[in-house]
Amino acid sequence: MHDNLTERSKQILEAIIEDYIVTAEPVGSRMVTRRHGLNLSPATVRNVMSDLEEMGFLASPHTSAGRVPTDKAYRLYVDSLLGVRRVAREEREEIRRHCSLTGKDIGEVLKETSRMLSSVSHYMGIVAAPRFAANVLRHLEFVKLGGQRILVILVSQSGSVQNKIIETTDDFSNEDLVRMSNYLNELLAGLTIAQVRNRLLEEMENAKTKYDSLLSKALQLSQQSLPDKDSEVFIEGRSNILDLPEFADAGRMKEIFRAFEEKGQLVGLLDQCLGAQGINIFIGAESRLSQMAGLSVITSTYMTSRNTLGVLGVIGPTRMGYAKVIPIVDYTAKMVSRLLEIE
Amino acid sequence: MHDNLTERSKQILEAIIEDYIVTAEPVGSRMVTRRHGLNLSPATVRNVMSDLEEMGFLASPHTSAGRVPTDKAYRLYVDSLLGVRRVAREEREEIRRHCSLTGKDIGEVLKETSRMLSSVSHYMGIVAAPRFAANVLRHLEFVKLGGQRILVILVSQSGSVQNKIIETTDDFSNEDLVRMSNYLNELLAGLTIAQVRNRLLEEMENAKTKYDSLLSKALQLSQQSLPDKDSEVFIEGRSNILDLPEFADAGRMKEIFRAFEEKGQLVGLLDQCLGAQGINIFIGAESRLSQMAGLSVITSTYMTSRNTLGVLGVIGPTRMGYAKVIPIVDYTAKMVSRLLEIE
DNA sequence: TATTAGCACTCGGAAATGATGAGTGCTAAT
DNA sequence: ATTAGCACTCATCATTTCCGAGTGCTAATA
Repeated sequence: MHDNLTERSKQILEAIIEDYIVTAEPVGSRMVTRRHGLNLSPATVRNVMSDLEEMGFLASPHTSAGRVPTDKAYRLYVDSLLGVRRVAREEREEIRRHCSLTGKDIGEVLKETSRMLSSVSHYMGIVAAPRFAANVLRHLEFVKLGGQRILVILVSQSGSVQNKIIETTDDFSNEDLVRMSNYLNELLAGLTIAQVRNRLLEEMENAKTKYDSLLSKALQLSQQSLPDKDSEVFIEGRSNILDLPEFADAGRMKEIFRAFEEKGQLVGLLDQCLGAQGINIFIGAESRLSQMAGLSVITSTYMTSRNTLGVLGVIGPTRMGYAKVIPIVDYTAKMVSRLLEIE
Repeated sequence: MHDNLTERSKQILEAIIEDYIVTAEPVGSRMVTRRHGLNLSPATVRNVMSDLEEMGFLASPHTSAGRVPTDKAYRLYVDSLLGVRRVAREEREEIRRHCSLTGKDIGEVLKETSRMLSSVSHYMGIVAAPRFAANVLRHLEFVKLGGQRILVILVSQSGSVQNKIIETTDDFSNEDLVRMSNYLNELLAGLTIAQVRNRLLEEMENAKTKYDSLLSKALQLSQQSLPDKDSEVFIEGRSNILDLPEFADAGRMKEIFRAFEEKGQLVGLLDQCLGAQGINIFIGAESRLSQMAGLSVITSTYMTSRNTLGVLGVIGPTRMGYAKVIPIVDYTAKMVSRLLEIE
């Protein structure tokens, strides 16, 4: 099907897409001939456009407006029409500038990254924190809060931290807690959180037979402490999309905001991206989420040499500046990876 | 000035305000007579309304629309017209239902509370986390991350946790770190973070003379670890205000969202509320923030017996259902206080 | 055969027009 | 002090008109 496209029709399609990306208005045959150096008359272009519509690359909002690229057209555009471009110097600098760890916890770094993505792309930045369960446990700590409440602190290899308050029936002394955490740190060293889960179950079997009550309690405690929610998503720069003409009307705006209020929906989408390493692009309806109509997502995974960690990217309208944004996302993912690598 | 208000004009003003709160439309003399059991003709009401406008309680959007309450009117309304009402049973239950600590860290509890506030009030919920600096330090811990990076974990009395990654030039062993944190926990026990700051400076003087290099380094390290950003604000339920007719037009909507994207602005406002314990109400322009035009904030402080901790509340349009929301905020603050008290 | 010029037609959007009705202020009567 | 009556104002909505950008088709052209 694609093969049917002559060189000329590709050029025209590309011109239309790029025009539409900047104007957000349906583009007519006239504009195509004028703004791009094609030596063709509007009439010819019209014929070609008519063919392109037939093939499903263009759509007309109504009889006498220009034409608008479909999702299929954008797909073709990013897949084959779009040349690889480098990140502009200034953008590269802005990205670099935002990449510094010191004095912030991981959460802040990621949020900051999300904000940075939104500011250089002018769309929304999105960063999904490392999946905690897939991470290697580095450290575990109990802090007595008073009453029967204990604060558990879990630190993963990558430096992210999860806290959890658990209530116990027993009254542990500070020394008990230190001994317990020492024991557990020993026991669980080097395992991923997921593995920890299994290991604990095994050990609880053993402990039962050994009648060592403190240890057995320690095991129970730590079992409770395993985090259940383990994905955190930072979406920043929502207000950027408020300026886009396609969301100018209040109704559309509401939908979008409501959609992103519940981040849960997005997590599924991002999980898919985690699987496929590297750049990943969802255009409009391609993601099965109805709320994403009219929106595209460009993501890339960030990781250490050890294992994949998380996903970051940009959400914008389908007519987003792919040529500019793709390199940005790519470069940012690399920077963040490097940032977390040094350890 | 207020004294000039006869009983009747108060009744009429109250009627207008309450009408406007539900309809969001300018209310005319006609409506006032019809919907409320006043035995007066529209003409009479018109005269009264004219007086009220003179006094600054009402404003007319244009010549022949009804009239709209001013900020001053709302102020009078909440101060003296509004009777104290209890929280409805179902609301009380909904609030209770959301109040449970187990298995969540403090941050989650507060975010959840914010969400709950938004859902029972139908406006935006806002919760400011305890000011970390004013909190008593309970526990401090260093975790070695590899390279020269160290993760510092600070736990406050109230159970909130702050993490920070710091880089050092020295290479500490795990034992070093344990010894250092033991020493510091001893030294800083029972101090507020603010006090810790001072104490550290003093000790660094002493340590210098004693030439104990490890301790001196410990002090330096912990000095770096003191959190700088220490206020976190959770705003939930943004999409609730999308339904309000006064924000129906896209322009207004943009403003609001942009305003709340940067939470920094709000922090100042909430700090003021921290000072005055108990319920606090800002109506429209009363808060000096221009972005707050058309918005009111109802807050209350939550606290333990020890000291004030934070602020929570609801942001809505100036024509918000004060009679309903004020008790909700009040009750929630009390519940959260109790929740954190048990320790 | 591929391209182009010409022309009739379509349709959204902006501006102009007019009717409707809720609301006001004023005056005179109660 | 209150009210009925009346002329007047102005936002809102529906209707109309006009304009222009754009299309599809056909016939002429290279």
